[in-house]
Amino acid sequence: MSEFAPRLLAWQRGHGRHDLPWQGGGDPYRIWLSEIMLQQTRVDTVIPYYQRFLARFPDLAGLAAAPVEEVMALWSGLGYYARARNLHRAAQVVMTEHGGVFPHNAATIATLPGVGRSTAAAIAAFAFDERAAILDGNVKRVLCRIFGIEGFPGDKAVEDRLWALAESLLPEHEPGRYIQAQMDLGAMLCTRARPACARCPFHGDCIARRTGRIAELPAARPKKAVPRRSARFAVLIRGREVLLERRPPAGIWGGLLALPEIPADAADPAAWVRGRTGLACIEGAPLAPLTHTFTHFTLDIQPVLLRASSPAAAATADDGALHWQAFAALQQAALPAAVRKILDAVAGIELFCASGAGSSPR
DNA sequence: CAAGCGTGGGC
DNA sequence: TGCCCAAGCTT
Repeated sequence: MSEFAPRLLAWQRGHGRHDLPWQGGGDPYRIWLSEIMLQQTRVDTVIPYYQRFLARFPDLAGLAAAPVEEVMALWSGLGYYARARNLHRAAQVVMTEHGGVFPHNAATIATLPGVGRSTAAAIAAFAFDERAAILDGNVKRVLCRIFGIEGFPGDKAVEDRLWALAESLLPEHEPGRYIQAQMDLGAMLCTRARPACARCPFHGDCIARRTGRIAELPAARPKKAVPRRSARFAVLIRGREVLLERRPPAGIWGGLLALPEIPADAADPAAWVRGRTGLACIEGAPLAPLTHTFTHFTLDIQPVLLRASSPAAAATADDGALHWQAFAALQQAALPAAVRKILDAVAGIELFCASGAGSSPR
């Protein structure tokens, strides 16, 4: 392959993306934020989250000073919540260990929590014109096809080879526009399914296309059985509030506010809630079950509606993790998507009842 | 170093 | 529908 970078750069000038919200500013904070949000996440999904986050935290100092709870709330629904906690921690590291100045080279940037080799390279290239290679899903797919790289790109040996190839292809100039070009090609033309080979600048050279193996490269991830689990979530309502529980920092939905999980061996949800919170309640009408799919398991959820029988009674938390959340403030709460979905449905029912259509509101 | 970590879109 | 995986990192 001759002149890989120049050809890619020429294509990018006329056909690449030039107006994404994080492009053109040169502010390392904004570029960093975008790169973290874009990890394992599509551009279209990120854009509204990015705009909202930036409106609330226009600079790194403000982010570092904010309560982590507010950061988590802005991340609610975006997934991979360790990214939000790491982002917040990294902002504090920049303030305390780098004098509030975002580090200027990829090696130092990569020491920040949540920033690995590829993300650090992207930030350094975009913000500081550092000549550093990236290796994200787009680049892996593009390189595997054009250069006919065999094997699953997640395997260490294959990934090492791809890193070496990515480094060798780096141009001397315009590293930022070059890595943008790689991602644009992967996202716009060299897509996973039905790539637009006819418009690709490497149409004539691409080994996958020349050998009719577009669908076979890159090699698919080895299949693994996805376990199925089930859980009951308590939807305990007291007046216009619902009881939520802060998840532990590690594990699924770490650090988020979720519905308390009723242990599988608890025969009577109301009795279990009373034991857990000291609050008397009665079980309400059945709620619709739902299935939530994670990357590594499938969860069958049965929400259980419970109503506090004495509105004035206070719930006592044995570990400080319990939290009464007003329905009116759910929008600003750090909820995982599945919990938001359940509560949106319940809030709809509550509103319907309170409007006078149902039994007497209180 | 393989497993854990979310969610939604495309087909 | 079920399956794959996306601007990956951490442990």
